[in-house]
Amino acid sequence: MESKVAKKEIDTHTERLSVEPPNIHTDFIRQIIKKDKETNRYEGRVHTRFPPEPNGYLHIGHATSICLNFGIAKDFGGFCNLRFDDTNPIGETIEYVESIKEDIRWLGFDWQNREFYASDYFEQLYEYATQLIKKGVAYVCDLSPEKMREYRGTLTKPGMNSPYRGRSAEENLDLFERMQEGKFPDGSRTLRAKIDMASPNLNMRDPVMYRILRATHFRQGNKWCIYPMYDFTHGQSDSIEGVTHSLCSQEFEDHRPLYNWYLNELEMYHPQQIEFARRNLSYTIMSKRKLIQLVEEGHVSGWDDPRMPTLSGLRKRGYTPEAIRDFCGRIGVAKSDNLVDVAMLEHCIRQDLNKHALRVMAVLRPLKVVIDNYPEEQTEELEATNNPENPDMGSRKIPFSRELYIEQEDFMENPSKKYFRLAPGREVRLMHAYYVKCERVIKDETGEVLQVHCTYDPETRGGWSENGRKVKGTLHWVSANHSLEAEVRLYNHLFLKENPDDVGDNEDFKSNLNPNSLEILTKCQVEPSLIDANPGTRYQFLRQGYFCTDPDSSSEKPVFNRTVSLRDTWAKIQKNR
RNA sequence: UGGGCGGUCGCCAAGUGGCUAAGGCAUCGGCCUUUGGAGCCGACAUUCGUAGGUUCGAAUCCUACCCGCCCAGCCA
Repeated sequence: MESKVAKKEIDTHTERLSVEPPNIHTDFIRQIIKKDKETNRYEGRVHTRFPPEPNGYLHIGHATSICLNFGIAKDFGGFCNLRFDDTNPIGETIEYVESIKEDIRWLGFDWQNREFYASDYFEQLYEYATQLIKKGVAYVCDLSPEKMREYRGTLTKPGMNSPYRGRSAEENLDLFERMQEGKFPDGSRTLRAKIDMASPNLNMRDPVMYRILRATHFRQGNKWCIYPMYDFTHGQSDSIEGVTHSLCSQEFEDHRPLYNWYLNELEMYHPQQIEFARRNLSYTIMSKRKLIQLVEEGHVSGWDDPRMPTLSGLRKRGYTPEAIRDFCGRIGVAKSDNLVDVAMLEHCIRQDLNKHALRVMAVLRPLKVVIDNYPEEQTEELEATNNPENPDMGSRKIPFSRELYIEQEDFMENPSKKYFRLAPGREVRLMHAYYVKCERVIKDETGEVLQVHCTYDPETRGGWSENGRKVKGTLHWVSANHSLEAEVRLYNHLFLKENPDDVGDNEDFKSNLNPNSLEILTKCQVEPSLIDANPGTRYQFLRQGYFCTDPDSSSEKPVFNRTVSLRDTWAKIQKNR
């Protein structure tokens, strides 16, 4: 009896486990946080933050961090702040702030009222700096940038103490105040932490806390002419906001001792910094510096060019937030160097769109087909399912008539046996319509096929044959007199190499740009239902791929972006031959 | 040559001394199909950077070595 009850519990437990999403595996950060929560560290609170610098657009790499930080907050019943790390006014703008907010919201995350700016803490940070001066662990240094570099030493040689290291607290306080008042020229002095010029960690060799910089800050205007450095800002900002786990990328691992040092010297509440590896995606770049270069030099149309790995680019390309979140979950979080195959991302969007995208017919490279035995003036309306994966999406009517367009590559004059499409004497199905058989071909003097003549079998209306006769191929098509001319933009990888930074001497990543990353087709013929396509609407063009309406689209001239092609085993067979 | 971090299948990635080293992507077969799509089924690491050692037992512990990434901004 007892065992029966026990067994039931076990079964229930197993069942519950089995329905958990497969891709919610526990990464090392969640493991740490789980433990912290169990041991009641930080009173069991979990509080993260996403801290972008508003000097560029968010990209797919940032998405990992966003999903991690907001995802952890959600998983552990905590909070995630949005904090702009705006300590360097050069290059930071309100436009970037707006784009970042839009992208995070689009990705599906909400920071509620917790929108913060490091610059809001400038006053407080200044106060912290004076505390450290009074404590004798910070000093004003008059070394020029060049001299400071010399004094810093090298990777293998320790640095030397600055000659200004021994100034009294009073003198430092006075100097720092005058720095703040604008009494000294840009770059003439810095405030430095007095730590250890012989430290093997270069970040600890008396790092700069404040620099003199006369630049207009997008939120503070000209209020300040000194700005705090990242290291002197980030930890304290985390501390002020009550962040528990400060997650950042691995290049900050060397900065952690400094993060800890400031918090300890200031005797402040102390969050924990944890580092993880950035994500690299094949055939693209993530470096903000390089992305901005592509934009400024006109290699792409802007930050939101559909070839860019930016969230705005992916959005314009037709990617869904769901697919991107799925992708971030699948690639996980770890610490090893990586180059994630872009096929993984493409898989995610195909999977999402397969379930949700409307199927429509569009002929990208039209070839005229005339059905000789179909009445000249006749048009009929045929029923087409909107998504066979999802019958709830219903169906629509599509016009059929004597003259049609099919895809050029769906006809071949001398095909191999493996070719299932139209060829002289062969019968195929026109999707949702009829079986048609190719009777003859009209060519121009160069031998190029201009038109194909077929006969149809009236008994196969809808695409079924009464006698159970099978056809190998099913083609998409549009009615020539009803279709709309459209522009379709086909996108390919922006770079030719998996790792665009793999270059020879005297070359940079731009020498790996793919000259064929964008192909524009202007003479496409799409079914009439697409006349009202709103920008951003996603479709599956049957047998071709997933497409979405571009903002440039109008009912005069519909424009579609290819998000990703369908998997194409036929192309693969041909390639392998 | 200093410090930090990493190395598990082509790519990501579980694994935290004990059943046959998860899973996903990719790839390759087969089935099915009104999308050569989707779906379904199957194959895919005798071995965890290398070499030693500890142990009844090692991807997991120890030692040495090799390889990769990051750090010498008054960037973040």
